[in-house]
Amino acid sequence: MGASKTEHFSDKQNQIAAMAKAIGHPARVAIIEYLLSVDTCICGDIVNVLPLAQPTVSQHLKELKNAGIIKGSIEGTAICYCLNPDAINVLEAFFAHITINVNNKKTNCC
Amino acid sequence: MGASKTEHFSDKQNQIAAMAKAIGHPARVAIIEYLLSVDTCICGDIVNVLPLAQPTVSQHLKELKNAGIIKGSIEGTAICYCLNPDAINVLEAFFAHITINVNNKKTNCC
DNA sequence: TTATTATATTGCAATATTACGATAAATAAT
DNA sequence: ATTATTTATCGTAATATTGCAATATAATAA
Repeated sequence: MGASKTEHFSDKQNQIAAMAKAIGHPARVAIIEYLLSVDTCICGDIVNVLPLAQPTVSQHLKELKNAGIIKGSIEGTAICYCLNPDAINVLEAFFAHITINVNNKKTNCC
Repeated sequence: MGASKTEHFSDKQNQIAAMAKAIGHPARVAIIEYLLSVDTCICGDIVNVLPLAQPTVSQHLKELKNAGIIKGSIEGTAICYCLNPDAINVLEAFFAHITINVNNKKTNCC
């Protein structure tokens, strides 16, 4: 097979999974951290920051964009990428919810 | 190529990426939600809950375990899986940190 | 128009993931 | 010891991901 059986799962589960998957690569974690560190969103130099070739970086950016983690707007010749607060908030809420429930559990068998 | 260049990134970035990647599949999100929903950690029936064959579920559990998201302990014939609060807390802290910084940003270009 | 700059796309090779049938391993019950 | 029960592993096919060189596209500058 090889393809995920996404149709058997809820939209919410697929959304969380898609966003988590997008973050599931160290280069993309590094991109997120870089976007967070620069106050302004000049993003052409992401390529210079990462140890990867330009097409590879472009592809990683595309995946983050497809998952909704980042947004991009054309700024002349350059493209300005930045984090999408909505997506981050969804993930933050997901993990906050789990954290609360896990820490409240009395019966922890493991 | 095909293999991630993990050696070029920090341990922290690789750790976050590995955990996010483990959650980056709807079946594994469903497993996490199921583990959260049952008060006791009887886990043999995860197979019955998911629309996947037993070997596939076993493989998904293995990936969650390798990433540190869940823990498992042998309980007679069955194996008791449960969420690992430590891993969840790391992810929660990561996204909380991003959330705070993103929401504080005044210059949002996109 | 002709560069120059910035980013995206294409094509391809190497590798990883997903899924499952068949089978193994390990414990419990008879 | 034999049989069920539960989970893991092996083998394999289909598909996805990663990475980059080469090239294309699009906007600005000269």
